[in-house]
Amino acid sequence: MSPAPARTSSTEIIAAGRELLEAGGLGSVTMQAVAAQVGVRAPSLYKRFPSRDALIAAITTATLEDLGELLAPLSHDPDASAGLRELALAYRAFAWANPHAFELLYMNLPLDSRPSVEDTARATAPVLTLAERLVGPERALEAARLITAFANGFISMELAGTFRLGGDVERSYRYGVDVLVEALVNERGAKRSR
Amino acid sequence: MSPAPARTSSTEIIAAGRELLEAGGLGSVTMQAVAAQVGVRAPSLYKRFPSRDALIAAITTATLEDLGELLAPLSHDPDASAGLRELALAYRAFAWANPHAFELLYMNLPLDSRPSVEDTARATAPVLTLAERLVGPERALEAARLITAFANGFISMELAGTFRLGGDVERSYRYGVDVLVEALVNERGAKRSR
DNA sequence: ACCTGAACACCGTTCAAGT
DNA sequence: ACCTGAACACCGTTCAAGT
Repeated sequence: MSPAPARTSSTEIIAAGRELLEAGGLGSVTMQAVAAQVGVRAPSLYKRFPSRDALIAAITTATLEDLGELLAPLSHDPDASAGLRELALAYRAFAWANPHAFELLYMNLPLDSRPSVEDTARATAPVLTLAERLVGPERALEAARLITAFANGFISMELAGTFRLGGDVERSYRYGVDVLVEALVNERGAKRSR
Repeated sequence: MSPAPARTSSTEIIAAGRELLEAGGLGSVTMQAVAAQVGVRAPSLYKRFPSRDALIAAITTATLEDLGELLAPLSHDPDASAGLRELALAYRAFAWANPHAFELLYMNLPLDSRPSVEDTARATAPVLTLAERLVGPERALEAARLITAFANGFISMELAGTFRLGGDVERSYRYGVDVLVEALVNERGAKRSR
């Protein structure tokens, strides 16, 4: 008779999914495991998320929000060059703290599993802000892509275990960031040579 | 009585897997689909590959070999700087020609699905060779990681559809490569400034 | 020596039936 | 209004039985 009260919530489901993700990778985020974690059966999840892909998208968006909150303050550094270096290090630290969630951000997922353009833009705004202060509005987008691509590539290779030739990996990252930021500073205002 | 002759082969199975991979992504490389493609049933595949992961690893290794053959000649360019730029463009072209196979190369796969260290090293040797000629043996590894990380990050973001802020993406790539190579050349021999 | 059907334990997803 | 068991169509994988 009395309509059944909700026994869980979207936020609780997302939180459970994130826990499972970090604990065992994307493959262990099954509808059944998530449901068990929040105390219901798998079919009940479909009341809040139309598909597993939609749940993964929600997890990705939540991760993106955390990342945005972490990076935002760094864009206010009065020294744009130092701010960009700090941001690159904070980005890497975030990835190491949440490796599986980080993978989700740049993974080639089905369209339904991707965060919205707005959410992505909000999280990456600090990079664009600092890039613009460093090289001016005209080159800002290309500069931001340069540094983002390097950081993403480097970190994802690290996480995937691709760097197997030894050496100090952390040092390589700092080296890369330093070279990039210096190169961008030197480009400022100067005519491109080619 | 007469022992049954083989109706397929490892190389045929790998080729079928690569076709399915490019046609529909990793998810469509199922044991059943691969088996159907070569004219047997799924259980027969286990005669040549102990698991699906092992088959994926074989596909990845085959891709890596193709990539190595494509890049190797470029390492002989008398102008190391030009060679490195050409190599970066060839690398991107390869990725666009085989997007799903390319993803496999830097994807965080189960250990059983990863190509061996030797195969990886052979395919990436040209980058290391050119980097060494550009910045000397001491900085070669860091320089190679810098350019590889940028290229991988940029291309994987492209393929994943992350660049949604407009602009000329190909131009951004060339810009990035040029800035990197120039920066590395300027670093040559010069004491690091920090 | 290789191939197969049948079976098993898992998925995501749907839906009628319960409260 | 929410939750559930049962069912369906798929997976990867195993294995006894066929040739």
